[in-house]
Amino acid sequence: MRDTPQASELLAWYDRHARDMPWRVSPGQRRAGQRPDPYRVWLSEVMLQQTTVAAVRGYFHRFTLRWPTVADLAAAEDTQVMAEWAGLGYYARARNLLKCARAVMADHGGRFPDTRDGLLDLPGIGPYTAAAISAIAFDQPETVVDGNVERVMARLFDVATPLPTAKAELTHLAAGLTPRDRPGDYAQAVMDLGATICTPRNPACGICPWRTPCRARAAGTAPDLPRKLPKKPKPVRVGYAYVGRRTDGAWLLERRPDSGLLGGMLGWPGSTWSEVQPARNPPMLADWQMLPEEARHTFTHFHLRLKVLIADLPVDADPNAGHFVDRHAFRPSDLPTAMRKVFDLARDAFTTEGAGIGKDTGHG
DNA sequence: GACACGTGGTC
DNA sequence: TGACCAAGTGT
Repeated sequence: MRDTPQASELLAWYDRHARDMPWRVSPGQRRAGQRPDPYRVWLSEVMLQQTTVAAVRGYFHRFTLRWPTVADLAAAEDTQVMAEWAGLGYYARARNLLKCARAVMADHGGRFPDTRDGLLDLPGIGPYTAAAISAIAFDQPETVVDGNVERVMARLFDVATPLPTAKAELTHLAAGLTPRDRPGDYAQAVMDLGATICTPRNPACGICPWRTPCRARAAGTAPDLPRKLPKKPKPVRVGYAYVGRRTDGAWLLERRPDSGLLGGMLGWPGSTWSEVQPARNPPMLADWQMLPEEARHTFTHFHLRLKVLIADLPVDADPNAGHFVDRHAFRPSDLPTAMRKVFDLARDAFTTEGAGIGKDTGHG
């Protein structure tokens, strides 16, 4: 099949407007025969899942500085990788990242498969990421379909069917445009178009390289596409979090189970989080003081309000939950954001207490 | 197909 | 302040 005029038009636009990203090889560099490092393409694609480019940049820089190759990453300690991922969210990605790196070393001789099907077998690599790595790193004519591509196709072909029902149709339409020439650049071009021109709100149709063929623009429906099924409301869950500080400055932390919310991450001991107030369950007997302010955080599917309790603990403390982390070994940046918010409140309280301010002395 | 799974930016 | 949104995958 011949490549479409739309594909050529978009590639011409990409040659002029490709965004600069540390994992990317520019169109000019590609012409000079340069290919991106599959390890960096894979790492960036996993980090970019449901995440913005701005949020990923710093993490990508730190990961590649610390683990320059897939062999380095495969040899890393789990806790080190989880700590480096802290704050980026969707922590199953980090756990699968390690599994994938180790599978590449153990089963593929340290090289990433270059086909979509080969990549699909690896942990954390689904239909989107398999197509993206295959296209971008190996220039295979695979069709990438992410949220950007769905939006661009829904508008280009004026598809009124709501997502996720429309997914199969949009994938088919996208496949019909994927060129045999420069599929890697093309994949990035459609996503760049969606990220910079064909945006969810206020699309810049006037400067779009596809403004002429775009049916939604002609129909005036572009800003309303793609349609989406209404979302469920988020319930509020509540719970307790206990921030204990030993006299020598060590903090009482706990490693969360590998599965489930914030799986594998460091956190504060505490209650379960539920829609009804759970029972208090301090990790040890102590003079726990509840802070006046709650830690608030919103996850994908619920709002969380945590009551924070703090206490000074003796040097011979023997808690029934968690373990002490030396004050020099503890970095708040190793915590997922919800837990870091708890720490921020507790740290302020410990500080004002030390200064003799705000402490409930029981005399007053 | 439905749901669990994070976070920070934007309006 | 709150709802929506972003380069999805696993179960």
